Amino acid sequence: MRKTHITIHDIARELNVSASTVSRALQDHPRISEPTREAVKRVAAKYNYQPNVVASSLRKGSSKTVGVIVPRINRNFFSKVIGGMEELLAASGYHLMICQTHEKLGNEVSAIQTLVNARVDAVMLSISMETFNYEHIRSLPERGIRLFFFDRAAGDIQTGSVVVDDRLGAYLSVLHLLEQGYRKIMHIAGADRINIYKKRKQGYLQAMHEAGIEVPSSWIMERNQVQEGGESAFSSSIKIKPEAFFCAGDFAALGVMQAARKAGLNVPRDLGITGFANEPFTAFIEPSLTTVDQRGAEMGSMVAGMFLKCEEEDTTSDTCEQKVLEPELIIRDSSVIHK
Amino acid sequence: MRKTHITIHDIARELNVSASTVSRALQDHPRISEPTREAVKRVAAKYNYQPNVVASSLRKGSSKTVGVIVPRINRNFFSKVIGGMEELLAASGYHLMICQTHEKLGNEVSAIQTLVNARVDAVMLSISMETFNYEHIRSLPERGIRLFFFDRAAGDIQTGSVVVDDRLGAYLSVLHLLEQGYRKIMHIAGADRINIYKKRKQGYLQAMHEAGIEVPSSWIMERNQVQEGGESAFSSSIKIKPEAFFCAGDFAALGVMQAARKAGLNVPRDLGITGFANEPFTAFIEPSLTTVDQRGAEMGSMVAGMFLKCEEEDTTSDTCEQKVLEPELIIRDSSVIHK
DNA sequence: AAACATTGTGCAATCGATTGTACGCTTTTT
DNA sequence: AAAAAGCGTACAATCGATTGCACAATGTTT
Repeated sequence: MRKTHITIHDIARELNVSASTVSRALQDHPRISEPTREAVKRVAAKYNYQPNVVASSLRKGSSKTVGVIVPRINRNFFSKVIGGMEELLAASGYHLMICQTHEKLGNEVSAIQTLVNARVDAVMLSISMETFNYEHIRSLPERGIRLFFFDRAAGDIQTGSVVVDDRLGAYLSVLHLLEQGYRKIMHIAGADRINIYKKRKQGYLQAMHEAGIEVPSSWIMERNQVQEGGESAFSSSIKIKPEAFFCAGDFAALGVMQAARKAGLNVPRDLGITGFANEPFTAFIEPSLTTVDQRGAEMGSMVAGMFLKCEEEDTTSDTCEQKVLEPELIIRDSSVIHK
Repeated sequence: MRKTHITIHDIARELNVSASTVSRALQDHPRISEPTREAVKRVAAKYNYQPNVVASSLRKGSSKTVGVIVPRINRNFFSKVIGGMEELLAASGYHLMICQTHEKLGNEVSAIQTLVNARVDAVMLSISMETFNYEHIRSLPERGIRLFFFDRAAGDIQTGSVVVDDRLGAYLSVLHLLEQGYRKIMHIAGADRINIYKKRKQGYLQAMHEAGIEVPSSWIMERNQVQEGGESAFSSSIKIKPEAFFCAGDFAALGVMQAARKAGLNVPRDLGITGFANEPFTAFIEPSLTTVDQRGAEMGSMVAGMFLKCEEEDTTSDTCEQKVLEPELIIRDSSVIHK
């Protein structure tokens, strides 16, 4: 195994110059003469020379790599965010190293370790649902690695972040249901200790409150945001006879929809449903699902932009802003009563 | 910026030993005495020492990193493959560097360059649809970087690969339609120059042929495998009055389904439909879509396993097998006529 | 014509971890 | 008691690119 890569020394030998001259020539250093520069570039091209970034990272202390940690890459939202980051960063010569936590704290800790070991220039992090201790995260800025949060931030760490206004998204969604004439609107919430779900619940409560509707605690059902969660919530709600459901996630909304149809209800006539996240399937199901888009691609490019600005101005990430994006309500058939 | 990471030299200084002793102690080298080893580990833990893999990669010529190049990570299939790879590789201490081509040859070339620069130990590649020249790919084994294909292989490059038997998947799917009593089965094909689509068409033709059905060329319509492709194919097929569609992709199948329902047809009674890829939405739509699962997670772990075996036995990737996985037909409502 | 500035290149140290070799000390062997 | 073997550690080179500094050769200024 192990055939050899060609190095600046190989080029230097062929041209009878020193390796430093080759290095400078390739960087268009002004003190290298035109003929030398050209000769070096010609030989480099001839052998298809590729600089060893491992070596240059070591020397320069910067790896031109950014680590990204997400719960899972196959969530539409996260892959959109990654796409948005990649677009900007690749254009500036950075690579992405992507790690998944699968919502496990242990994986998050080891992902951070991996990225520290790789001496990434920054870490973009969306914390796992299990993360309530932030020591491993704090170690990043302490080691001079810039840290940015996206979508899910650790509240008490001061650093650049871009999140979506979950409360507003929920508020808009419930407002829309109210405008459609639904009154008895129930909420399938996520775990309350998770910030995003807490915010969505707040938005729901605010909208209901402003509409002058009293929300008994039985209208709020905490469930895993998966299909089964929605189904179970629907069946335990039957005696209350809800008019609509605002679900904290699209999969739970899907579960409600399927259970409701099985129970012979017509969506949206008998039951309005809205979800959250704008998963692709929401556009395809029948009826299509009203949901909230979290603008993943923009989020990704904003975070990337923050990092690039830091890099340019040589500032740390704790001086960066904490941006809040406005989510977009996508109104589809599951919540609109046609006359 | 740039606070300093702690190094083996820092540990060495604190203990008045040499850096080499620290390095060996951390690796449990047998020639280091028990007390020294313990002292070193204690100090390393005290400062939460993290080895600089950049430095050790440079020295060892191996970066413990594997590059993965996929068309796009947000395709369910590819994220499953990546998940499967990650599981095995992470357990053996490897990291993934993920690049997307968005089906563009130019992106593929630069992704390979990036990974070469990063001196990854291997590249796992699923070639883009634009890739018909393989020079950039050949450069990998030439530089001593192991190369593996998954799902989409460049036929004339001899190296380890795992692909799914597309012909068989198509064959099974069409066989199923035939068993359900559909006879006039049309095929919405992908671009013929793409191997996977060609294979799917072959499987279709084989099944039809074996059933003794003559397939006029008008029954095969080449379309982009997106929703609009399916819609357009459906509308241009109306005069032929097809009984079923075997689509080379799930999105095209979705398009057919929506167009058919708009035209007042009942799926599956008036029109049977099957897709390919087992995208998640296929389970949720109404009626649920019969499709072919490509066993992404297994594919990922098989490729990863091949690499790990090479690494262990210190062999090159061109000695590895070319494995073919059997796809699984997932029968759902869109193709089953209930009596 | 002497002093000075400019240009083009090479030398050597550096980044941090790894590893072959050497060396001093202790223990065992003959 | 001398020689051999074993143990524990240090030294120094190495991986490949980068960069401050030195220095020779040439050009410019007074």
